[in-house]
Amino acid sequence: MSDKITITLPDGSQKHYEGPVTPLTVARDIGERLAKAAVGAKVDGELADLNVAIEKDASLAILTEKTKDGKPDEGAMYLLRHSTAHVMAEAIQRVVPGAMLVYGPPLDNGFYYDIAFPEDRPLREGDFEAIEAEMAKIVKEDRPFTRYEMDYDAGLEKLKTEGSKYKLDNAHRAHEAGSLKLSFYATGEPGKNWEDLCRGPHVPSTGRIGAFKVMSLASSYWHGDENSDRLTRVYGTSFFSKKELDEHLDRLEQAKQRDHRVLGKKLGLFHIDETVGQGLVLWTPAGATIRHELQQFIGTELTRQGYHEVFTPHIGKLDLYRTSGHFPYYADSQFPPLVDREHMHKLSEEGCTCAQLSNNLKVGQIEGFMLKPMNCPHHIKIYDSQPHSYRDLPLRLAEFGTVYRWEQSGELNGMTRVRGFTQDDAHLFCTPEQVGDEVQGCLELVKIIFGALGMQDYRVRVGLRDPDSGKYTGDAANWDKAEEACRQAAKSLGVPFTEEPGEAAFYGPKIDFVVRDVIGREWQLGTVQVDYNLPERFDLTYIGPDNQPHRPVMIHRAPFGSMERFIGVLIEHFGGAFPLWLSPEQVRVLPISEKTNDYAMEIVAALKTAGLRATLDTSDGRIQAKIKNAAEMRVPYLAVVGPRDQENNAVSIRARGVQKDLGALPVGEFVQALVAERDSKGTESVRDRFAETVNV
RNA sequence: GCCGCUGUAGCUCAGUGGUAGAGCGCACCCUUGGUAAGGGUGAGGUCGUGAGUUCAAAUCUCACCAGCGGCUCCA
Repeated sequence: MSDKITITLPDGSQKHYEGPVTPLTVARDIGERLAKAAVGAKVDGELADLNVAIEKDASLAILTEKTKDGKPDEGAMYLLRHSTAHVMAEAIQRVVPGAMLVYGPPLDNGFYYDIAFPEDRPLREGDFEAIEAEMAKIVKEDRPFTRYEMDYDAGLEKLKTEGSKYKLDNAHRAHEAGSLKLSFYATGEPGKNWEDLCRGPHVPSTGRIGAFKVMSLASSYWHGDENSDRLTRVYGTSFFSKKELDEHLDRLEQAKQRDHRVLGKKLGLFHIDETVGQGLVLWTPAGATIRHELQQFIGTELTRQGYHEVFTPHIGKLDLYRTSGHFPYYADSQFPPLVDREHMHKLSEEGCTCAQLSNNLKVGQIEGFMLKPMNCPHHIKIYDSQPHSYRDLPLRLAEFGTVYRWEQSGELNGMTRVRGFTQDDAHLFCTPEQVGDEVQGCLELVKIIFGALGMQDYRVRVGLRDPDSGKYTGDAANWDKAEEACRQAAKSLGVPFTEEPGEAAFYGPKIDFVVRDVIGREWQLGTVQVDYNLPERFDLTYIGPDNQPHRPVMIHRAPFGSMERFIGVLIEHFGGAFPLWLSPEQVRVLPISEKTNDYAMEIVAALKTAGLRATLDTSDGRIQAKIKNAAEMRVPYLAVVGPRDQENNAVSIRARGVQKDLGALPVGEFVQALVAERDSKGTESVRDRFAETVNV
């Protein structure tokens, strides 16, 4: 290795040095202002401290708070958040002596630190103020983040004397990953100030942390293992400036207003009642309207694609699920079985224990029924009720089937995670040769639906089996075939997708459509799953051209996933402002005063005759107030009618999102325009008629 | 299920160990007003449920129920 070092900067220019050099030195050579603004560096694409010694030729980028185009620099934010996590950890250890640090990484919008608190002194939200006060002190002291390294053994000794088994474990892991040395970061002077075992890198000093906030508490598990130690996860966030922090908090507040649980209440779309039960959605008239429209829409598509609609009951015998493999292996995630009267009596009167009952159910000595956790077994029995020729395939059976699953109470969430939900389900029975085309057809359907609703922001996940897990059924050759079919279908979709081992269903690989909610959580919506397993278990056959029985392949698919989750996500997608065809209330007629109430009623009647969902506001308020109320309910169109309109047999129109009167239209034209917009699902728009006034 | 937080009027939220509040909404009255809140009056609450401490509990303690954030899980 030569002593001379060449540093290549992002613009391609090069600087030459006689020996090892730090990014800070290079920054100084470029300009004192850059050196001052620098918060970190990227050396050969890796984040690094400003004062790390670069010992060989490398590319170097000096990171400042913002990139050239004025956006926050991702790398700089990473360093900032990571550094703030250290400051928070120091502050927490001051507030709660004996707190043992575990792990504190940066996140997309902040950071957290997992910490084990003494049993008699858990952290509470009431501690946040004190923590933030301590953090403010540390930031004010502007102490440098100082890195130093120790040999593994010496470092281990040091950690042992400090007594945190978690940090020791971190050290072991670093060692196993190939680190010969352990690095520590002191917030200030090593040996004198607070320090932490840490890979780094960090911003130069605590003073660079412009604004921070301790956000929330959660529990977590050590190594994410629920049988391991429980830790407390403290979330925080930080920015280079107070302004950015305020903007961030403001965004969170805005997102809250879009939350489907907030909008659902405000717009009266659904209700969950604790007397009915956790996770059981009650669809109110407005929400039911949206659901009905969506079901109509998809029903039309299904007919077009050769599906047959079926209906099946909400329960099935335990034996059905023994055959499918869902009972007893998934008993924990299902509602308890329904048992006949005789056995219920035994349970209450003869002192038969629940354990005995449960055991008898398992081994099949008692028969009972189960609320269906999925629709497939029922559909399979429909398939199996007749012999099938290869000429009949594919057979596509569709149903809006309601299923029940015992989700953990802490997992329930509005409409997006519930215990009873309706899948827009279908099962396709086909020959092995047809799998590819059928999967592809299913994906097309999802694409049509997402397209019609303007949902572009989704990702596609191809769920493959985890080679290290035994939870999967079926033979490896079939799995390979099915996985390849999914991969090919996903490719043909023309959108980016990721392959994720371990995400497959227990019976086969799948393709999922995943979207994010307003607070960034991911939800799986549409899904297409290939299944070689259930046809085997139920011994399904079709007669092939060779006049011999053959095993069909099943495809499970639900483009929405479930009506509950999909509409929950849809509420947030539209922020409650649904397109006309989905709006529970499509147009509201607002008389200027009581004098035009009668005329307004005529308008409502005309709208209703055209099949539009129209309402009338005869409340005793001024037109301004009526408009405000309608706007808050996100009504797409308002028809204001006063004496002037009555004279012309017209209505004055106001559209959602437009802050003014669009002008008047003759009643007939208005009705027609609304119908056109509704039936075109928004490709035509009433607003377009006013293009000049609206500046569209 | 786990940790923390929360639970007061239909909704959003104040509140103190000593007889329960506001705004919005609702009802009624006045107002009849042309594009995002006209005025007045009134009704409405076992302060999540159950125990405990206390002369006294909505307030303090415990248990339970439910919601929220995260973790774990998700056929």
